[in-house]
Amino acid sequence: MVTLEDVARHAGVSLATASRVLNGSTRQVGASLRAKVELSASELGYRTNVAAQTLARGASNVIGLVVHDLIDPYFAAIADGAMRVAEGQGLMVMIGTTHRDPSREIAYVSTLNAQRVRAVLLVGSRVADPEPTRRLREELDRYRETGGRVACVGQDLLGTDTVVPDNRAGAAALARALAGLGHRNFAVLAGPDWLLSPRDRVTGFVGALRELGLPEPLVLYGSFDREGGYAAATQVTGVTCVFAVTDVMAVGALASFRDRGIRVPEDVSVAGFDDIFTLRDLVPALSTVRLPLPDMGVRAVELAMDTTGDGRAEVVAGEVILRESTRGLD
Amino acid sequence: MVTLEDVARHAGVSLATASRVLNGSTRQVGASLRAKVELSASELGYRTNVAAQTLARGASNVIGLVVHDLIDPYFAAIADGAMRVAEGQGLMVMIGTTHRDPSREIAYVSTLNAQRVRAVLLVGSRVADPEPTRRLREELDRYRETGGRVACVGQDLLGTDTVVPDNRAGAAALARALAGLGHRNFAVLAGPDWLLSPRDRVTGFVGALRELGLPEPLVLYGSFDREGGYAAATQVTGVTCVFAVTDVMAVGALASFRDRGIRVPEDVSVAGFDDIFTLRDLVPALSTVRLPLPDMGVRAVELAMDTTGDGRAEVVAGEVILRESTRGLD
DNA sequence: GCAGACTTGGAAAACGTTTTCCTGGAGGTC
DNA sequence: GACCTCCAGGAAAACGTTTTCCAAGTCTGC
Repeated sequence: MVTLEDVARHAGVSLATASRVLNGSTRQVGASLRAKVELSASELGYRTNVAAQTLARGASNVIGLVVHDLIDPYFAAIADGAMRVAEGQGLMVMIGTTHRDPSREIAYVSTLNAQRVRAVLLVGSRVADPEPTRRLREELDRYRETGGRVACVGQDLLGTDTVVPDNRAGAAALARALAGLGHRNFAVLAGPDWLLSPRDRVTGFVGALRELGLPEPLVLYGSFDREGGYAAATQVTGVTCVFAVTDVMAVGALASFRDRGIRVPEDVSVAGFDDIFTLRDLVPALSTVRLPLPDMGVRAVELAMDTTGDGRAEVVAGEVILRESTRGLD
Repeated sequence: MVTLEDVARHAGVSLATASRVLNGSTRQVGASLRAKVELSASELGYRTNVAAQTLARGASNVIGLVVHDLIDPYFAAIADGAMRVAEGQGLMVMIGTTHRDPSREIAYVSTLNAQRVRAVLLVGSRVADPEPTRRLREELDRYRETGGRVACVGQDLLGTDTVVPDNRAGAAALARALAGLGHRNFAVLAGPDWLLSPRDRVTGFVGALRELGLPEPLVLYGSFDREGGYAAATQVTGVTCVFAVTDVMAVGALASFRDRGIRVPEDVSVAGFDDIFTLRDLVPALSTVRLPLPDMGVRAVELAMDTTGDGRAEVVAGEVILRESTRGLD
């Protein structure tokens, strides 16, 4: 293992000079010494020991990213956006997946704190239970006290910079659009009640229907994935339109209807939420509420790295997009 | 920032004892001192400084994962498998995405070497050009000389432990299965020629057709994604069956045919490769060659962490799965 | 030529751990 | 009771950088 000292000795200069040449200091180094050091470094195959560098500098070049599930294209899209900016700024990204377990989220923050990462990004819905949220916040505060930066994508519950998708307003707008097509009887395929994002979407959707004076929709709970959508959809009956709180759940619903011989959109309309890129070739094309997922990831990194503020909340609106999976009743 | 020394002083013990209590040593510490240290640590909110720990220990608890593209479900699936094992072994995962640029791959290996990660996983097709492969190998060798472990998923070209999907045999088996359905005139939607995986799949497919004495297929090149599949498919004419070297490209082909009013499978059969989980609700359901993606990620981590061997190649076979997108000609 | 202001290079003190020795005492054996 | 072995605890030397001082030039302006 070749160290900076080896390089310095080989080049006949001091440790300080070698350090200044190789690891970007503000100080100038004379051209001839600089050349000697660079030559030695490449001859010996020197690689900076980042652990030592981090220790000496007191700051690392890593950011931590905590998501629920990498296979879920929702998180993959946000992570992709985040990673692109990070790369642009010379940062490495350390990823943890919680599989929706709040205690794993807390454990990851603790681990990332130990790693002294520059910033941690918490992506994904908060939970309804205040207890894990309180403990998470405690852990985050400990991290932030020592200069750590935090940004979230989700609900603004942690006192950090947050990118907040406007789930409620998006779902409400979708409800109005669907009502505009003439639908009056709805079913909502809701995610688990203890997750805030699906809950907000349900609230927004139901609230809008109420304001329009339409009948209460049938609300069916299921897990927050394709299977949950499938299972919930099997219980749907007597409605003309189904809102799944997630595109991924909507895919399950579509499959369920297909298996039952129910045609979409002829027999029932289906809409989702998120506008997942990978699903844009679905037949019929899914009506949904578009969220600018990669941008949200980008924004989160930018907020985290911008030390001029804190606790900012940036609301991002969803855009209703009606495609083939919903049709008008006339 | 509270250090181990603070904890030791607060507990009235030496640094050594505090270290032994808090960071898992083999040495015993008396119960009363142990309790004091643990109490102090939690009262002060101590968090290990991993950089210092890594420096002192000379080994980190991080593994590096380099993939082409996180949004591509192929890589997401492998990464997911890898992350699950890593978590189980208390390892953090650092991810880099190359977007298929070989030089970025090399740069990442260098960076991960600097981080002194325990192991590097290189996931994704190698390229045909030997030059970047040579430089990558050089960089890997430098890393391995100092004790770094490497595992790849893809072609066995780097002298490392490798999980090798049998692209050629899988594609050949698919060709035979499709010929068995009565197809004689094929088109192949090939990925870029400079990537080895798509190339192997084309070779295997074409070779099998030749062995069967069938006419040469029409080979159309396109980019390695949905758009590439779409574009290539627009040029398809006069065949009864299309093989896209990737499920993702097959999705593009399906969309293209739909836009042109060509029915699948009535007018033309379509098959892909990979069996991407997220795409299993496609209509029509895609015939494909299944690769056990998450398992491949798991295996790669296991190989990397198993220091009893090196340079091992583990071939994983693909399984032909015929679904609705292909039909027999009778 | 000379005082002052920059510049360039080096010595050495951090940074926060782990781990190797030491030391002293407790327990066992004859 | 003397000897040996074992074990818990501590002092201090790593680990590989960065960075703060210092010293010694080299300019600039007069």
